[in-house]
Amino acid sequence: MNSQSEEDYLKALYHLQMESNRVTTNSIADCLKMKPSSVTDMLKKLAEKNYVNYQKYKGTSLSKKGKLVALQIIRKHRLWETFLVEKLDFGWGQVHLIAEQLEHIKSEELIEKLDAFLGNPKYDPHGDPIPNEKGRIEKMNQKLLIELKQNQKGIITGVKRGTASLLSYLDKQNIKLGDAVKVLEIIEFDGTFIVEINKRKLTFSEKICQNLLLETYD
Amino acid sequence: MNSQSEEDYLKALYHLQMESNRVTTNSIADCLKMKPSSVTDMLKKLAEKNYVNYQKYKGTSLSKKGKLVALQIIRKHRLWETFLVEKLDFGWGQVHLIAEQLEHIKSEELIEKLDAFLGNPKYDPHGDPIPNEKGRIEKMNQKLLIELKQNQKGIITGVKRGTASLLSYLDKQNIKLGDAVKVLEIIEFDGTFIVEINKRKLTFSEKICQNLLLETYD
DNA sequence: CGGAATATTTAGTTTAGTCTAAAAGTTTCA
DNA sequence: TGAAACTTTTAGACTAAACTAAATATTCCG
Repeated sequence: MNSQSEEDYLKALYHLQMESNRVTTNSIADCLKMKPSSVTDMLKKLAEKNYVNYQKYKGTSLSKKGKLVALQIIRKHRLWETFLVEKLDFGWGQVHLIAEQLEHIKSEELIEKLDAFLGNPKYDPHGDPIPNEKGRIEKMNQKLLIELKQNQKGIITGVKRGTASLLSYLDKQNIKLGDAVKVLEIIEFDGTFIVEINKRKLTFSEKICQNLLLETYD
Repeated sequence: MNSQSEEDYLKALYHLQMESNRVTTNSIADCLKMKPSSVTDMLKKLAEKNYVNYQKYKGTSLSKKGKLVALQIIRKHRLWETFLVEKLDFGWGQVHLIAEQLEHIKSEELIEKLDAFLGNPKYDPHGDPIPNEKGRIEKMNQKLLIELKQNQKGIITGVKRGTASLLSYLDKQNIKLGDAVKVLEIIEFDGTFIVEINKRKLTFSEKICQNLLLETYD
């Protein structure tokens, strides 16, 4: 069993690895708001446990084992965020700190049941994909609504970062993640989209279309 | 903000105080599976923070402040247990360890939203009352079904400790906590009860009646 | 190239929460 | 009442995970 602190390091490593190919001690320290010397200590410990490949002064990368643990934490984080937004009616911006706590709860069964309760969502409310139990992230085919053409279809998966208010707007319109969307018509003059969702005809401004994420299958 | 460990001590203190009027260092150590010397250390710290009244060799009691914190932990514990059983379909026996982790999550808003999501339950699945935000426990009028007379009514609040299988039986019958029960008839010969729940007529054996908890208002 | 700036590690300290062993206090009962 | 048994506290040690300050490696650039 890993400590909360170890889990935080592995998760940070995963995210940093996505962004740049060399992950430095300093970048980890920044990300976790710790001093580089503390990071060095922990990296040695994680290397000892075979979670990371660590070479003095050269940088660090996750081992296969470490990556799997990181993805499982991320899975938990994103499922809990989905729960908070979808079921408890939290706003997009409020859930991160709470999910950072919930992601460390230890129980395989809990997370599988939560997943089922939420209907096995593939994306969290920010549109980030939710890894499966084995750490696999389904390759996503995610687009902004504005990229779709007339008659194309998609499933709402989230909104772009920083657009919390769009989520609450959708909520007010009774539109949820997972709802199917079909583009009926695009008004050339102002870029307005006329779409069908749940058999209802709705009008979305260009700005909305620039921020609404869909999964498409073409 | 209190540490997880402090919260565990306060909660243990509360439960022990319910059972006997002098709470000793050893009883706390037993309850938390720690050594008495560790308990002494923590009691000094909690006394320093005015959570407990501690007198060397004489025993310990919760202060008003400490009791409030303890009740808030218990509130969280019981709400999470209710969530796990009612929404995630866990069995009665599986939820305690998970709730012990969840009870330490820090967020007032989370717990208020969870409470609302669960429909502001008054009792957890074991029939234990759930304190409100201010730590008040509503005085309960709880009885076993077998204690009721013909035509009396009650609301299902839980089952007696150690009868996990009854909960799953109820579940299979589509009977939930909060459902209203009316005693239609009691068969003298074998103690069977005929009751009405959700407009359905059902037959409960004597054994079921001995283990089913109801809130009554008479 | 070589020194300055930057990055990283080492060494030693701190804190919270546990432990063991020993000392001190309290209770019991012959 | 007083010695044995039990309870509780004290004293000192340990661990995980942080820190600071100093030492060492690496990188950058004139």
